[in-house]
Amino acid sequence: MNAPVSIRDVAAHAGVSVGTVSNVLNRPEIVARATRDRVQAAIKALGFVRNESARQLRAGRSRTIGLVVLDVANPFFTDVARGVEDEASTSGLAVILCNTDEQLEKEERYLELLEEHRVQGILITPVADAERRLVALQQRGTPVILVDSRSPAGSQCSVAVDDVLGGEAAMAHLVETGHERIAYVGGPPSLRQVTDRLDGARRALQRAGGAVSDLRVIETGALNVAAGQRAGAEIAGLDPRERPTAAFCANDLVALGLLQEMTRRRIRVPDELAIVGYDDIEFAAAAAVPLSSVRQPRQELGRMAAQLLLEEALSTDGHQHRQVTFKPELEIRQSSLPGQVPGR
Amino acid sequence: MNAPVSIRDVAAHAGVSVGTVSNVLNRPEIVARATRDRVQAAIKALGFVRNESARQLRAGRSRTIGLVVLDVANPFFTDVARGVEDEASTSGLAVILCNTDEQLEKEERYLELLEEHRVQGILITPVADAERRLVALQQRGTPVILVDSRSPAGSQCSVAVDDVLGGEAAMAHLVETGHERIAYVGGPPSLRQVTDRLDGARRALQRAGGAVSDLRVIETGALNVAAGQRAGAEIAGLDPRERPTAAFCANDLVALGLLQEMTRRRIRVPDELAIVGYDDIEFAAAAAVPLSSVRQPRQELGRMAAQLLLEEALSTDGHQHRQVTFKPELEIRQSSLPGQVPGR
DNA sequence: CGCCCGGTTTGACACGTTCCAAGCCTGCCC
DNA sequence: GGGCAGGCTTGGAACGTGTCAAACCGGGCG
Repeated sequence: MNAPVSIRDVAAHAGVSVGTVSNVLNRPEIVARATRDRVQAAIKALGFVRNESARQLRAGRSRTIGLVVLDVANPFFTDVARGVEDEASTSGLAVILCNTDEQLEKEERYLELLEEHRVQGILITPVADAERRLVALQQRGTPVILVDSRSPAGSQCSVAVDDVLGGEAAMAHLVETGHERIAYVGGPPSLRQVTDRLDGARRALQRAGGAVSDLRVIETGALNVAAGQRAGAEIAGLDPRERPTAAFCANDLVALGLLQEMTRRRIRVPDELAIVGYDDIEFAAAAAVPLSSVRQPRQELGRMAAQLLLEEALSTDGHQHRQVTFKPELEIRQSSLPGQVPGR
Repeated sequence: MNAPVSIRDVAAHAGVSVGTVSNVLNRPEIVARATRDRVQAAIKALGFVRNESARQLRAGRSRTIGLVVLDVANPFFTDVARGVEDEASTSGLAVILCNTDEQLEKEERYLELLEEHRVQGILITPVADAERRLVALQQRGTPVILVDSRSPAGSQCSVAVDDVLGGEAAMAHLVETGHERIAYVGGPPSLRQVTDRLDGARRALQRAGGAVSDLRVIETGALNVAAGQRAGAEIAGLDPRERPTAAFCANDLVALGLLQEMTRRRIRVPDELAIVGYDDIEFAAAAAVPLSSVRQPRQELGRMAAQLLLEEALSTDGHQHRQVTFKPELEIRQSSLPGQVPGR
């Protein structure tokens, strides 16, 4: 609409050279007081705004980092995003948020886009094993940090919470409170989180001996509320004598969906079905029946990921990849405590 | 780490000119089959990746849009973001997500950053009245669309839901179910959403005649769960004979916090305190006591905002600003239905 | 008077792309 | 054979900034 004003216009207006204006912008201390004031006045008068693209072109890298998550609507990821954004903004970096919806295709599109943007680096929770693509990305010069995930080959930095441990704690709790028919609800199995938590659960069962006859795995297509509701319908449809008496869900959204469906069908929680979720999102404690859940330091996860990225991006010489692992914590609430009066 | 490969390298490798490579990239149909194949092979062999900054520099604008929200952790905004992102990605645009935390200072920093990035446009829910700054931004050439907000002067496009209507519906419902001492819980009053919903509530009271003696306004510092809990403590502290029997909360996070605090203090909802929230986020229905709430078409809001932005960005000649308003809908659930047995 | 010095300022180039006018072929028609 | 059209390709000029060596200037010193 309006003729864009460039550094050259400012220079003309202030009666100095282009280089001087650039200096005022980037190293104001080396330019004489009087000149500096004159240039700054010109900038204000003309409404000059730096052109970030041009800076980037010159610098070779943009002042931006990419964050690729599985589902923006999941509070787990928004909390992580919060942490990332906090950390990034202290360094003057912007965050490009990309939502893959757990679709490989969208993930690929976004990775391409971020690489073209020459972002400082990419924080990603991959949809599936992405080792090859990510390594290629790194070799071409874009640092990659895995979030809530880990590279088996150690070829990236990563920040994660020990999901096996979390799964084990959740399952051990259910076994201890006497359940024998237990279900694990989650999917798709391509997600590391889903399989790790299941592995942890299995480990708890082994450790407990043979008391639990079978762990029924109910696979969901995604980790959201709707998937939880569908799983709920499936469980409710089972013969009550064979129906699991407890369910461990791969995340809280699934657990809340499951809980909602149980409530709708008047199957009592926790008496007829105990539920344990994962993530301990803010809404878990406020659920119809306060939800037991495995808590993760979400915001911390995001901050740490951003820190690792900055560390790697700034290091000129050989950078050592670091794998940071946090410990989860089981928060027991009413949804898995039989015998308690559910009302207030 | 690795020498970046440019279009020039590709040209050399394929034995063609730079211009031809550019054509292969942008208008493949005009270059001869054989040449095209050769160039594409070179691109693959060298691992060439377009440099978006350079494209932008030439084009004058980046292929990015800015989304500035009050709180990423609020599901309302993540749903809006979802809609924006969907729409943007169909046009190959990336979304830069900025979280202001309702702080004017952060908002200013982000607006500056986005302008420097020469984004296609900015979608924003402003912290406070930002008319002046936004108009300046537009005059310098960056389109601005207000989200869940409206410009009194009509100087921007906007997408909003009629909050006065929503507030009126919620309050009318509480009055109809016989409440006489009602509280409005929300803040800060600098947020248009907060005041509009309150205005609507007041209008409902007027329309109902004088049955309701007073509307007690409990001001919160922000619209999140913690603020709701604090408000809950305040309400619980009142003499039960004077205590409101119903609360209309400015959003669901506040309502959930309030509900949580009531549960903790064994004040029964809805019998001793009926609660109505706003936004109808996914978790409202799954709350301890399913929450009555005013539903907004959140994702739709985001999509429409992005569409308006594209419309404005693409229009070369005089663009007419449009103000789109959606209608909210009251969803009545158990939290405001006295006399019903709260259990299952 | 010539020289050098430190503090400022200048000018030109590089970054990687897109765009466009101009050039080069090849084949066809008269 | 000359001319022409049409299909491809080329070369170079931008775009706005950061950087850096070189120029400038006034003053102090020998």
